[in-house]
Amino acid sequence: MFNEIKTHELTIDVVVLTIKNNKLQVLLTKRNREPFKGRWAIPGGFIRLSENLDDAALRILKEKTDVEDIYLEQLYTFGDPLRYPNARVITCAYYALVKAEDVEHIFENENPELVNWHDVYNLPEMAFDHKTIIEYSIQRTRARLEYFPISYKLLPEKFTLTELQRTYELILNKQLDKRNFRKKILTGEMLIETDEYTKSSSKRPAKLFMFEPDIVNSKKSLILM
Amino acid sequence: MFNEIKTHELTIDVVVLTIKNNKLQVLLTKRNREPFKGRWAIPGGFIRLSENLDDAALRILKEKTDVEDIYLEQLYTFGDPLRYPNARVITCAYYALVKAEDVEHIFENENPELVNWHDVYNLPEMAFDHKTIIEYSIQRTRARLEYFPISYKLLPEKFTLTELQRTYELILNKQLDKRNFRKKILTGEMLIETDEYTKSSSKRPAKLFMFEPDIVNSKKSLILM
DNA sequence: CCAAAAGTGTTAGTGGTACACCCATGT
DNA sequence: ACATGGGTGTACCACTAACACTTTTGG
Repeated sequence: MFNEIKTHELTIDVVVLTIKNNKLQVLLTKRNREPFKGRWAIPGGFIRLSENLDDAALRILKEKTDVEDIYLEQLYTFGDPLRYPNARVITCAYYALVKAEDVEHIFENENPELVNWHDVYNLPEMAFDHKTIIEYSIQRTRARLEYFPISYKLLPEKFTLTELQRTYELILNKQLDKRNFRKKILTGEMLIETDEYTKSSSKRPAKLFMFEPDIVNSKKSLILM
Repeated sequence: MFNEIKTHELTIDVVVLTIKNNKLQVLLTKRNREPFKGRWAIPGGFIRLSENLDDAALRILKEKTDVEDIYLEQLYTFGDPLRYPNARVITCAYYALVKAEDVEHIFENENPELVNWHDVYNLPEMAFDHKTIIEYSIQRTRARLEYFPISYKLLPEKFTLTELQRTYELILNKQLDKRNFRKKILTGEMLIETDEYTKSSSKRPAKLFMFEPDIVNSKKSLILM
C-alpha cells in the first residue's frame, strides 16, 4: 500500500537560538562528510519509529546540546526536490530558544572549529537550505515575540530591563525606545521586581527583574499560527 | 546512509475550506478501505519524487477538486506514531480556501455519500487525526484573517458588505458589529465600490463591492508565522 | 403599511509613538 | 568632577468598542 511512490527520506533539523556576546546566535556544526563536507549546518537527525516529531526534535536537541525543557516548536517542513543533492530528503524543521549559560558546558570538550555559535545576521556559507531555515526561524520568533513573553527562554532567571530590551532588539533587529519599552513591559504584568541590583561596574546599578513564575512554568505549547 | 531508521511514510493531506449555505465547510471524502473504512477523511496523497511539497499539495487538490490557483499554505506536519494504525505515516498538512462556485461542478458526477462538504463546526466522526488537522486549519485561517484580506478567496468577484461580514463571522466564529466592521473594512482600502446592487428579494438592495485587483492578483506567498 | 435587511456617527477608552533630562555609581 | 548607563512622564494620534435609528425595497 505504501510502496508505490517510496522515494523520500524524512529528517528533523533544529535551529537552536541563543543570545550570547550581545548577539542573536545560532548553533551550527561543521559537516564532516559529503554532501557539503566542511560547511556549517544546523543539527539534525532521523526520526525513530516510536517517537513523535516533537520528541524526536527534543531528543536530537538533547543529543547535540544536552539541554532539556526548552521552548521548542515545529517551524516548517522543507521538501524541495533539489534541497538535498542526489537524494530526496524532506526535513521537518524545529526551532528552540535556549539560555547561553545552560549550553555553555557543551563546548568544553568540543572543537570550536566543529561546533560553535554564529551570529544569525552574519552567517557563513551554509549546507543545504539551512540559511533559509534559520531565517524562517527568526521570522517566527519575531512573530511569537509580539504575542508571547518568550524572551524568558533566552535570559537568566534575573535580568535588567536593559538586558530584556536588548533581547527584543536583537530578535526584532531594530532599536526600541527605552521609555516606551519599559512602560509596555511593566504594564504587561509579566515581570516581578526583585530588590536586587547589578553589582555595578563603574556605573549606576540596575534593578533586577524576574518573569512571573506562571509564565516560566507554563509548559503548555503555544497555539501555532 | 539513509537505511538505518527507515520506517516512516510521508503523505500530504489538504484541508479544503469554503463557505456554502451560510456555513464554513470542509471537503471530505469517505474512505473506501481500511483503516477507518467508511469514515470521513480529508483528501490526501503521496508526494512524487520530482515535486516539492507545495506542488504536491496543489496537484492533490487539483486531482480531488479540479481547482487551481487558490490560496494554499502549509499548515503543520503531524507525526504521532499512533495517528495511523499499524504503520508510521507522517503527514504534511496543507489548507486551501476556495470559492464554492468554483468547485460546485466536481459534485456533478459524485455520490454525495462519498464526497461532500461538511460544516466545520459540526464534523462527523473522522478518520485518523483529521479532526485535529481541520481544527488547526481553522485556527490558522483565523490568525491569517487578522492580517491579510484572505476572504476574497472565499467570495465571488462581487459581494455585499453583509456577505463579507458573514465570511468573517464564520471564520472567527463570533458576531461582529455591523458599523464597526464596515468602518474598518472601508478604511482598509482593500475594496472597490461598484455601481451595482443586488437584485433585491423583497428587501432593500445592497451595494456590491470588489476587492482591489492587486490584492486578488497577488500570487506571492504570505510570510508564514 | 409591513417585514426584512441595508445603511449610517459619535463617544469614550486604550494602546502606540515621539521625545529629553536627571540620577547613582566607580574611577 | 566626569563618564557611563539607569531611570523617569507627557502629549498626540490612531484604533477599538459600544451603541440605535432611518432607509429602501417587495409583497
